Amino acid sequence: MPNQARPSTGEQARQHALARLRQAILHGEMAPAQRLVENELAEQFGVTRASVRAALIELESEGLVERIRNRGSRVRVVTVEEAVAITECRMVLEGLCAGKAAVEASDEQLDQLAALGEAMSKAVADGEPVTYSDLNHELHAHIRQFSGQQVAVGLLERLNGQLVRHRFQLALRPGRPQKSLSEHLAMIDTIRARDPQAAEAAVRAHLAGVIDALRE
Amino acid sequence: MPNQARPSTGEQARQHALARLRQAILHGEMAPAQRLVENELAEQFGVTRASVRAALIELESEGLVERIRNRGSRVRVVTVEEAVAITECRMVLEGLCAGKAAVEASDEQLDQLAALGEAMSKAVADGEPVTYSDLNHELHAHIRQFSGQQVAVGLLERLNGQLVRHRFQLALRPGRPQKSLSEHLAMIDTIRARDPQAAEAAVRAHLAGVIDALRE
DNA sequence: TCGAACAACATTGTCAACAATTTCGTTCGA
DNA sequence: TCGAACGAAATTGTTGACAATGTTGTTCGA
Repeated sequence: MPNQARPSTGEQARQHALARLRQAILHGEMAPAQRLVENELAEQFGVTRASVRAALIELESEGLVERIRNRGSRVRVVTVEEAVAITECRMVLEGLCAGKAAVEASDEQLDQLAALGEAMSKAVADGEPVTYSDLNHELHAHIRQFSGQQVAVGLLERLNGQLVRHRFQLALRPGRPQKSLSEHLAMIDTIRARDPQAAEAAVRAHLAGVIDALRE
Repeated sequence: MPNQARPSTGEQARQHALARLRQAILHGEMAPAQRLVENELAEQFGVTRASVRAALIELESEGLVERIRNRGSRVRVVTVEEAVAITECRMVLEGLCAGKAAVEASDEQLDQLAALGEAMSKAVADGEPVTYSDLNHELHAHIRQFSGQQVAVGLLERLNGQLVRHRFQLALRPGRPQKSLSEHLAMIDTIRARDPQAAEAAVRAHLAGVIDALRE
């Protein structure tokens, strides 16, 4: 792995280490269950061990890293059962957000959702699962954002961080995009119709489908 | 404040500091918005500053303290708006738990809920709001626990930690226990009837009531 | 008297060294 | 040959000191 660290700035070292490490885990550069030795990371990022340590503590409470006393840190592996439990929480929280978004969103924002829906339809028609997966993620992020529910947004972003690895597997499954597309379009339609209850139901139906898919 | 620190164990200092500090905040020993100076806390708890620092970083991501670069830490103050937003999240997450508890709980556990319900009725009849508040808290904790949904439990415990100060105010409001009691009994009944949808609805109705009360 | 530059102070951020703990390989004995 | 005790290496936990940053009180000039 290349030493991409800055020339040892000395300024805001911890934040630098935190950002780099989080990105590395989220982008899958670190293998699951890989050991995270403080000294190695410190050298790799060009900061001191104390900064790495602080970053690891923070990542632990984000659920990305697992720390055991006197034993060290590992990239946390999320089992399928945990992924299901996490998605159940996403289900109700995103349902809350969708309901609020149906009420709170501006007309311009609703147009953005419509545009996203068309882009997703096109991606599926063109058979581009990666593009579709990106748009999918973007759609959910937009709905969260439009809800204005900052607490829920915070919780959801944390939960999503723990699912990076599972999301990949799901997107590439054959036939999956077709099924999920109609669910997504239903979410968009109900929000645009400014119907909170229907929007919540649509989001929950969609994520219930994701849970089924996770279980294979 | 008495120096309740151990005679400087040297072992697991950070965990000690973390526990003491969290307890102090949760028990209201620290005034809202009080400054938390690392040196003072270190001396108070009989640990080094690094341990206090680690504890503060962890408490920050729990939402109990607020940290600003080069400016220090404060006990985080939760505005009424935030308390409402937090309770909205609690509403959907506890709804999820109640639905699962209605399916997963054992018969013995359902009996525990029934017993709690009777105790709560008695506390209201006897006009003991503090006892009632404790039982209230206990009931919610039991339902969470019986759901077996560890992820939701984790999120809820964190959210509840941020509400300590608001909970007090709510419990002592005249007339509040009477209204909330019937809602709680409905929650218990629907779970004992093993009706997930009704249980979820009952919990959400109850917490919607709490939100109304929070808004005064 | 009021405002701005300045300096002293308080506090956090960073660092390198030391102590404690765990892990793993080795040796000794049955 | 197998198992347990032992010891060395690796790694984390802790400590005190130093550097960077923000804050506050003071002085000088208009």
